Amino acid sequence: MATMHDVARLAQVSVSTVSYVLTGTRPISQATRNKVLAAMAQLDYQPNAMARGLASRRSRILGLLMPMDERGLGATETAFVTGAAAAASVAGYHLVLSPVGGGNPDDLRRLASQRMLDGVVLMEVQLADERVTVLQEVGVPLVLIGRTGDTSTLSYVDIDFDQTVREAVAHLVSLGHRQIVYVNHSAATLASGYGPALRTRDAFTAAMTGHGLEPVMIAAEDSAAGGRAALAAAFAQAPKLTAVLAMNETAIFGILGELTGRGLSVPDDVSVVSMVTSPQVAELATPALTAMTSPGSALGRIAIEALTRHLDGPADQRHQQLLPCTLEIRGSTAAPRRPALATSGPTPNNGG
Amino acid sequence: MATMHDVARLAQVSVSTVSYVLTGTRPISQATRNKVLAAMAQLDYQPNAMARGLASRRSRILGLLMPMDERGLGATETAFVTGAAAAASVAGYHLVLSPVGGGNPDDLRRLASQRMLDGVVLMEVQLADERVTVLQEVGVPLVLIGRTGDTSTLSYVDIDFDQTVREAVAHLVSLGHRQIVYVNHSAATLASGYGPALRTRDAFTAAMTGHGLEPVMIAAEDSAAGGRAALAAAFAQAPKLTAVLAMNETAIFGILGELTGRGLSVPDDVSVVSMVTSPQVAELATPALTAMTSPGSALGRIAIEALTRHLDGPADQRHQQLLPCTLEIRGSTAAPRRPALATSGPTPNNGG
DNA sequence: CCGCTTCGTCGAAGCGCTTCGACGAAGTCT
DNA sequence: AGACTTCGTCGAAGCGCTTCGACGAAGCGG
Repeated sequence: MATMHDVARLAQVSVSTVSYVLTGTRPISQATRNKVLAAMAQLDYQPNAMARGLASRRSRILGLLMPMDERGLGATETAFVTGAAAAASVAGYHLVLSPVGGGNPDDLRRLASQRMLDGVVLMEVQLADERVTVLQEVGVPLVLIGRTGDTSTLSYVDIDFDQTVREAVAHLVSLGHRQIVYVNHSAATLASGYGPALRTRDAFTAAMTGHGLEPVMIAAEDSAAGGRAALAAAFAQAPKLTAVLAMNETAIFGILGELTGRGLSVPDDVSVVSMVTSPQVAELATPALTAMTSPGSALGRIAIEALTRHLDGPADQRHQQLLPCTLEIRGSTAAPRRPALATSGPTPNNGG
Repeated sequence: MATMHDVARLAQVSVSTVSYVLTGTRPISQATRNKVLAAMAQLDYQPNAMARGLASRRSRILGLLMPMDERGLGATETAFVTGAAAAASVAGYHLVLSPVGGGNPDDLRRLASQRMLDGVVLMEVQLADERVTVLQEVGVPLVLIGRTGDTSTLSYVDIDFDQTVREAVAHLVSLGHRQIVYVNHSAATLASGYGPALRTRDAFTAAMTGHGLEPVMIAAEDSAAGGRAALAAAFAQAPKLTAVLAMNETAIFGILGELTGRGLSVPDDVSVVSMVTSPQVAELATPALTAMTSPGSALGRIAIEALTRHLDGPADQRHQQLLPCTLEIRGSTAAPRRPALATSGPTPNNGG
């Protein structure tokens, strides 16, 4: 392993000159620069990351803290990660993912106070999130994906659930649906303060009320069985429902299964829209699901950009931004068989 | 941020003594140790990871290099990651995931030569994998998940595809199936030298031949449409097939959809077994899929243990180990409607 | 042509830690 | 009892880099 010293000797300059060539923090003549670069190439020199980090007090490593549970990561999350990694690379940082279990905030505190990470992006933030507190105490620059309850002081990037739900509902209403049921995450998830579940619940109520319709929400366990149960509950509460809106990638397969089991066809008898869903998952179902696709890659990019701007720039302003999901019409939505008393809306169509 | 110096001064000992308390590399009297520990607690001292790393020339960070593509990570992969992270933590290491795109081996070389990672676990290894070469050149201790073509010199942990396929085939044969089709990954994947696809192909041929049956394999694109096409191809090649074995978590949903589309019921008309599949995905389908569940968490743990043993122990022996998937019978397998001429086998049953 | 800034380079002082050699005190053989 | 180890501690020398202050050499306005 060649060191900077070796490069300096070979190029017949001082170590500091080599350092300036590497970092560009002071002007270096073109001739000297070339000599140094040649020496580096000849020795196959790679700077030692830890020495740089120690001396400069910045590791140029960003951490992405993601809870890894048994559910796996959807395409949305991986798009997020790749978007973030690409943005970090552009800004001259490395991105590493740390699979912190939700379990142990002490682990997190230790990791963060060891000064190995210049900044942190926190995924799957709860409305009241202990991890946020820990990280703030330690003083690590922080960007959240999702929001805590009190959004005032922190930087975050999140999905615009309000607009996403509004758009999904508008799509169904414009097709002629009037009895729309929203299948949310489980009651336990809601109770634990999971922001997306809470915010979509409120947005759904608002959107339906805005159309003069009655909002019906069902909480479903995150499993196929949960989806089946939820559909049964939905029919119990709204026997004449013609459309299901769901934000539960797992339960939705149970919903589809149960629909088929009841002899109902999608989309002719019941339309289905899946929210915050990746195209890959949407294509898994037959028919492919009309879905609100999450802006995964953009979320990741923007989060990292906000973080690096904070780290490199002098002003430590915060960045708060919402991005809506986009409607992608596939085969699971159509006009209801017997359109309810049409109040408004364009011609129903078969959404290709 | 308190430093070791501060701790030493407060405890009225030398810095080296504090270091020995921290690392346990030399004996320290109980009295001194207590003084030091008290000082650390009082100052809320956390050692600086980069200083330790620079001085000791070991970062105590292990990298898990995982390709992140648009397909997302299944529960198998996340189980792998959590198993690995837990094992690393036990051994006193941090595990970070690096989302290296398959794209750029130079990025990888840079990352690895910066001495930030004490060792590396490489996922999704190809039979001829450029990344392996790069990492070996750089001299980073390495454990593979999967195997290269030449398995002689490297440490690896992999699924025992041979036994897994044998067991899956045995299950179907014992139910009375004789016409079994194997749906593999795509032809392109096979051509690219993806080990699991190649090995299961050979294992399937061997297993079927061993039972005196004819092996039929179909390559399917990793998509629902690919699955549908594969099923059509399967029926073209083996019109009387009664069972499908698949190793393609995405295509399998297309297979199921197409089966339903043809008016065939699972498991009464056709049995389906999904290989290297997590319980979560298996439960998504209706009926839930009989599957060969991959030993994700154990794979991760064993890989990390092999790596840390190599790093901490003196002998640098290599570790090569295969783990089979375990059969979990759910609702997608049963005796065929008209069992073929029974050659052997226990009583067909309905697999709970 | 003198004082002044800017350019390009050097040497040295750390960054916060580990680790080596040394050394007095104590224990252990024989 | 003398010769060795072992124990418990210290001081100092780095690990490989960044960064600060310094300084000769140009460039330049007056």
